[in-house]
Amino acid sequence: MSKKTTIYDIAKELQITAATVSRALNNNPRISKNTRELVLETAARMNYKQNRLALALKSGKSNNIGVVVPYINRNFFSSVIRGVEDELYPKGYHVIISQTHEDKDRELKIIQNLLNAQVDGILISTSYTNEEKNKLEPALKKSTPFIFFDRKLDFPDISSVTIDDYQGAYDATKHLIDQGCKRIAHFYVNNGLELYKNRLLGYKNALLQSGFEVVPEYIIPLKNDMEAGMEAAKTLMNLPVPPDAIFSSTDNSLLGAVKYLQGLPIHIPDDFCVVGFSNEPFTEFMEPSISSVDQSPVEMGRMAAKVFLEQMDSEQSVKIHKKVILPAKLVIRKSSSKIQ
Amino acid sequence: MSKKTTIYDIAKELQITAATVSRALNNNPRISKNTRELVLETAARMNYKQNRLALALKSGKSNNIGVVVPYINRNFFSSVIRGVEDELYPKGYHVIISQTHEDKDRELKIIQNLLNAQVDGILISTSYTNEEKNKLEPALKKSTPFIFFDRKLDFPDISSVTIDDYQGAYDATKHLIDQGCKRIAHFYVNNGLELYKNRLLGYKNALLQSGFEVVPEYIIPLKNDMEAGMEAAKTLMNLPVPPDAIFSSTDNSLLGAVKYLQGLPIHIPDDFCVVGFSNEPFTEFMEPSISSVDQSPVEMGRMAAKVFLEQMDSEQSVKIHKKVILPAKLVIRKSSSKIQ
DNA sequence: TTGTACGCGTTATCAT
DNA sequence: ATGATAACGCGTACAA
Repeated sequence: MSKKTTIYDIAKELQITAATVSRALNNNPRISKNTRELVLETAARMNYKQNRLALALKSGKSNNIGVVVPYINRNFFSSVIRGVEDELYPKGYHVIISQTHEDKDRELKIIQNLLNAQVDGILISTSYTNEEKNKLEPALKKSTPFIFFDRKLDFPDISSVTIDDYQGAYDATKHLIDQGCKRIAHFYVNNGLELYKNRLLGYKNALLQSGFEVVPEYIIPLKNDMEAGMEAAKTLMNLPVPPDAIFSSTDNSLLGAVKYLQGLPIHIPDDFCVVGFSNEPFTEFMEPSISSVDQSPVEMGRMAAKVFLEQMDSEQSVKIHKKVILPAKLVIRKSSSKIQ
Repeated sequence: MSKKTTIYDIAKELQITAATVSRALNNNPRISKNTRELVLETAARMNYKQNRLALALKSGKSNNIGVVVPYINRNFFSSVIRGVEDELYPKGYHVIISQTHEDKDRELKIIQNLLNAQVDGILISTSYTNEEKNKLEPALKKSTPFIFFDRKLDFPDISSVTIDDYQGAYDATKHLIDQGCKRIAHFYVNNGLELYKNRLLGYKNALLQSGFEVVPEYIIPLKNDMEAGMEAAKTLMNLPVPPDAIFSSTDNSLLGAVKYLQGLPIHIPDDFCVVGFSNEPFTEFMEPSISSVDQSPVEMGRMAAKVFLEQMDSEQSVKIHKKVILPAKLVIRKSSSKIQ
């Protein structure tokens, strides 16, 4: 209820200056032991709390960092944020969350907004594609450090933390080949994001390097949701020669496909194998459990935070930029375990 | 790279005062059309952005609000946050996230910290129980509005948004009775949180009001995780007269139970019915799909945000406090659909 | 060791 | 319609 006490209140109480109070509170050596203790005591008694806003304005450091994601309540993103917060909170940072809803105009506004709020850095999983990256460029040219995670853009002087999408896709496809699958289809999210292109590439190269052909009909462009996955599966199974496996670039679309396949007289994994991407929690608990490529999102968040911290430290001297690529780990479950 | 431009820079450029610039930027009527346009133009040209920190210090409003949860990356909490952000971002607020890791000391520190950062309000799902609520009391007595969501404490003058845990539990139990289940067990999370007590109460009353007895052995106290659920199921099934249904106060523990039951020659739902609580995404995709009580987390977040906004508006006049109770909706799926 | 004075960027209250 | 000045709360260079 009562007004917040400031260092001036303490100063008045003790008949000294605010400067002295400030020094006492900040362990400044230029102060007598006596007054320091007196100030500390009085501060505690008057329930003084530092106003971080004033400090921020003065120092130019808000100790806030912005995290920008499409949606918070997707396991992948919330887990990344979990990692970021775990890493940054102990260092005295607060994490400000914003969701773009995959809306690019909104994303740009959010960035401006965070910049206006004087955040010390922005960690972002963008919805922009490399083709449109120039729209984001002016904002990125500020002195505030940016770090891309998962969905990055190719800017030479901006740090990023991603997983090895190519390798993950390659491993998944190779695994299906090793299981004896002969006609492996792929769900390809065609929203222009680089990571889906990399997954497509990993899929193709795994096929080629094992002596398989890349069949265009087996590559289905779609949106990242369950309904699209059902449609895609239907399309595939109506082909003259249907595939006997799917490597999907997302778990959600694969879920739709599995639902569709379970309506057919087809047994997974004996007749048909599937592998997804993201290792969403539900893949573990489905029947059959679904193999998927894990993106270790919490780790990714921690790493993005670490890169940010390094960048802050190096601010004075030369600016450091990093392109961190985390490994993608294939988690093999029942849905692709034909051979015992 | 270049230093941020302030209203003083614009003032100097135009040979006028910062005050005039400020007026032009804020649509203050006390300014000529000419100068306003000139200022706006120059501001745009010089790429001026308002420093919200300075505004915050001056106005005493940071336009940040803190959201405190045990963990961000639990579907329930991330969905609540989703709702909060959806509601508050359009009003110009930024959402600051902190996780307590269910650590009470940490929770208290987080609150102090957010208060120091001058947040305009705190939305919190606490890990404290009503027995320990006095520890939190000093922080709550500040002028900054607090709003509890889901995990609340009983303070008469603090708002809260919860669901009707009692009713949800009652409905779930009644539903099992209607399915013909005769011996319904209950998983009870015994961490002292009020909402679990309410669920237990709903369970008991549903039984009693249908003429069933409450069998103490059928009420298993446990932690909210899968392993505990497996253990609990084992205990139950080793009883002289095992139950034929479980109403669990959490989906996670129920998941463990289902895993255990599936190792037995027992068919769900024909021999055994189960209903969970929270409607976690995986419940929908499991085989069999799991019935669960939905807590409409996004709605809860939106509502908590709305209550906060109302409270802000009413600040000047009389302080408004609200106890909002959202309905709990039982979602019936295969795991409890014995009768066709 | 302590006090004085200023600046961080903004808005609001007086004057003019 | 515009200018001058104070104030928000803090830290710090400089002076004493």
